[in-house]
Amino acid sequence: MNVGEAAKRAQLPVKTLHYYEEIGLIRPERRANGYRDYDDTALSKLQFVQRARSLGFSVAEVRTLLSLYEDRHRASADVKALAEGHLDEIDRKIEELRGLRATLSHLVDACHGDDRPDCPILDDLAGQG
Amino acid sequence: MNVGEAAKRAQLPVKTLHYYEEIGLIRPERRANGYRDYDDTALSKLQFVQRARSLGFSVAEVRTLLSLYEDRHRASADVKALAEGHLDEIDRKIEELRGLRATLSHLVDACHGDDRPDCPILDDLAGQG
DNA sequence: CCTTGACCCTCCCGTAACCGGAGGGTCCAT
DNA sequence: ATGGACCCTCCGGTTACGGGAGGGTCAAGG
Repeated sequence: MNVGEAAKRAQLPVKTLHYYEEIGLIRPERRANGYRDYDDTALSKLQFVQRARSLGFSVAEVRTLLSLYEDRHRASADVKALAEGHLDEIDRKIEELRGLRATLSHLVDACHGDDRPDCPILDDLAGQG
Repeated sequence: MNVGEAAKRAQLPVKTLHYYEEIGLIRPERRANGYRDYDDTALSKLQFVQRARSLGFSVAEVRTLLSLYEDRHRASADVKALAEGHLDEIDRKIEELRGLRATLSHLVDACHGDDRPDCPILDDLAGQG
């Protein structure tokens, strides 16, 4: 199938399929006219990649996941380790955001937010706090 | 003071000060020998920027915050609105990460993680789930 | 006076994961 | 034959810098 159809079925932009081909992640066949031709295998991989990306795995991680997927003899422990690493990363990010949120939320609450000029948010940023 | 000293006091890499100058965020004076020269005002701004960035404001947002900071007549409501917008953004990201975390955590728990090859994580990514 | 090391300078390329657009070819239906 | 919907490649831009080359400057020590 053409790139447009493959993109639709994988729920990805055409540009993204171009990109995945360029970086050697998923290389479709080519027709005589130069058009990309995605077969069922390629489409499955695209969907695999789309799902992994939507779970927040980086393209580099997805590349590893794909190769693990295609290796019938890998241990599930390898996959689990990668997923756990990603989980830790997510936890780290959540914690960081929560910290930011707490600080910022304090400042926002302290700011009366009317037409007067004094503002604890700016005061804090300026180093008063 | 020289860029190295300013960087140290603002807890920012020298490269970052170069960058901030390049994008017109904070422009230091220049000495006769071409060296950047940060005065107290410039240093204060750097520290302001560093704090705002560490709270997760984008450079574009920081630019606005700086101009609000330097405008003695702005309403605190303007600042509060920007900060609240950022807070919403943070909440959105936290929610998204929590969703990812939940899904991924399920998958990781379901994967026995030994040397056998069957793996619910890959099965799910492949569309079995 | 000279050297040495720690600074400083200006380019310029690379990062992640694409998006947008220009300029031009292809295919299918009317 | 023509129009519109596809498709192609190439190039530049995005965020917020980091790394490094190639080369000037400055202050201290010999």
